[in-house]
Amino acid sequence: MTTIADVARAARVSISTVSYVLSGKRTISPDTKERVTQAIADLNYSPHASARSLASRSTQVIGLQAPLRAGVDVHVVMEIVAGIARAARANRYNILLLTGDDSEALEHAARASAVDALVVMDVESTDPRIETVKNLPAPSVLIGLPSESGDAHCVDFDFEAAGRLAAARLAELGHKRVALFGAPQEVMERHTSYVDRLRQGFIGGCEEHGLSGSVHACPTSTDARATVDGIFAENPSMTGVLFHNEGALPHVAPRIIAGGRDVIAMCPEHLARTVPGLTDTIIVPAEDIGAAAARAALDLLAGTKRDRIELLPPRLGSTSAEA
Amino acid sequence: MTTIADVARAARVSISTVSYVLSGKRTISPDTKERVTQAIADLNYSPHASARSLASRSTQVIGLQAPLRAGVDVHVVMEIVAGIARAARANRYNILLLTGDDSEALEHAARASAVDALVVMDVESTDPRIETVKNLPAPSVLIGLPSESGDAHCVDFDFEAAGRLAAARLAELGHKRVALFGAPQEVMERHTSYVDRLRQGFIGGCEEHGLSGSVHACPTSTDARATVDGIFAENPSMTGVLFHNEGALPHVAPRIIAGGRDVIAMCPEHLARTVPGLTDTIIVPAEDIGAAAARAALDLLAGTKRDRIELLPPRLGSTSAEA
DNA sequence: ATGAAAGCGCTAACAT
DNA sequence: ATGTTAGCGCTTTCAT
Repeated sequence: MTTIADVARAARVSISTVSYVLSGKRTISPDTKERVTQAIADLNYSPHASARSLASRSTQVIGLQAPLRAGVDVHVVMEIVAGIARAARANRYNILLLTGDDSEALEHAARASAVDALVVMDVESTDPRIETVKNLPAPSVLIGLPSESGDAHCVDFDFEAAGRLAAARLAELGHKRVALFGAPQEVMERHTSYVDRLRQGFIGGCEEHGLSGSVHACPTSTDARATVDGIFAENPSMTGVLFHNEGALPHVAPRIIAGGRDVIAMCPEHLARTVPGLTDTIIVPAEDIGAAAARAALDLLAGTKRDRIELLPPRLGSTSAEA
Repeated sequence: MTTIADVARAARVSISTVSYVLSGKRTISPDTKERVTQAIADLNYSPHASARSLASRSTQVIGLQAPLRAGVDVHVVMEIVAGIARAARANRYNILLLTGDDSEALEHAARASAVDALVVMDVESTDPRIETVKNLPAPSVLIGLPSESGDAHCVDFDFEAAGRLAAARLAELGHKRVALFGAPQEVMERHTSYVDRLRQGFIGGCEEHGLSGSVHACPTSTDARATVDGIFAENPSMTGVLFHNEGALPHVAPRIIAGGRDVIAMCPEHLARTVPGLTDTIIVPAEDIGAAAARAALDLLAGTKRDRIELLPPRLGSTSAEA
């Protein structure tokens, strides 16, 4: 193992000079700097991460608690993680993937000074982890919008605005009776924050534009078809739909479209591209959410002042299925 | 911050005693152990990860390079990561997600002693990272089977056996003319290792069982339908299919099934469940692959002797779409 | 069964 | 502009 002492010896300078060349926290004569840089290259030296973080009290690591379980939209999770990774790397941070989805894992990482900050994904309306991170020595950012966020820092997609946007668009298209086809029953009943916010935005938007709107749970599996057929049978005047269920979308949307109805799909971009005939798409900017969360964490570390809650706005995409 | 010295003081023992209580590397009198344990609990003490790894020369961290880009099957990636995470946690390891998909990221992590071992996902047939990890101070495990694996340790799904298994099953079902519908053209042309191995196994299996078999690229998007229709139009006697393309499966498989043909799908379990009528399923045991890779890494760290290449066998699942 | 103390490889005062 | 050195919080050898 090459250490800073080896580099110092090779460059005939003191250890601290090498350290300062590395950190740039001191002005170094061009000549010295050159010798040190050369020695570092010659010896293929990398500072020992643990030694550095022990001395500097900073790990250059962000702890990430991601839901690796089923039931969440893996595409969205992956994109968010990718966004965090991208922002982290741009700032020379690495990501410690916490293997454990509970408060304990967060506590341990923070208490052990294994991370400088924490990013917690998939935060539910009322989540015990909100209380946990509040009392931790490391700053943290939640992805999701709990009902009682307290003074926690949160980043999320603006589901309410998305619901409102969809309603406005359906009104613009001339519909009178519209519906939101959303998560499976069990998710609806959990009152996951985003489910409720989307519904509120949608219903609010309908009222605003004089639409009659309703909300329906939608199973992910194949019997989604029967469910949807049933709903339309009971409500023949329902002509426009906001669809928010990635599992069911490819199975059900073509059917609704074939029935001559307008479908606005809220889903990741790649999925929208595989379903032809969608009237519009509301893209969830998953990667941006991740990047925003990482930046929030870095802001907290830097002491930059910022809003506690950052909601990323929805945007309406064109319906560009390739076929 | 609570340190080991605080604990030692509270328990009225020496620092080393606390350390030994924690590590269990020394026999401690019940009385002392009790006092130390109590003090640790009272003070809510967690050892400082960096300090520990600096002194012990071990980080308890596995570096993971995962493909966060598009084009790979995110479900599979996530499941593999989950498998690694599970095995890692079971052994008190954490995972450092390397933000960077190149050799440099691997080098840096290893050289900086930020990780004890590396797991590299999505390794292609000929991958520069194979050479990179060979010369690193940390042991590494590749997920994938490069054509020249050298003395690298590899874990992967046994795609060849899977192809063979599918052919055997199609023969058993009485088919004479069968096909493998696989990755999109561009992936086929890259000769990604698994694509070739699957093809070889399938063709080999066909020969073995006297089947006439062919291999076809399959676009992921909606024009998969046209492609597939074209193939069947040209080969009306083709009655059985091994389908290996998660993106196209939900769009195309129902159509093939409706045409009265047998479809064996090779895909993650959750996807198989959304497509009714599949004759059989070959489940890619993604989570097991991750777990196996993690265990391989831990074995290397422990010096346990093991095979360089571990291929996980395919298994035929029943066709249990819920509908 | 326990303690004392010498590192581990760095950073950041405190020198000059 | 550079060097010296006291830590950072642990593990582990060497004592007793």
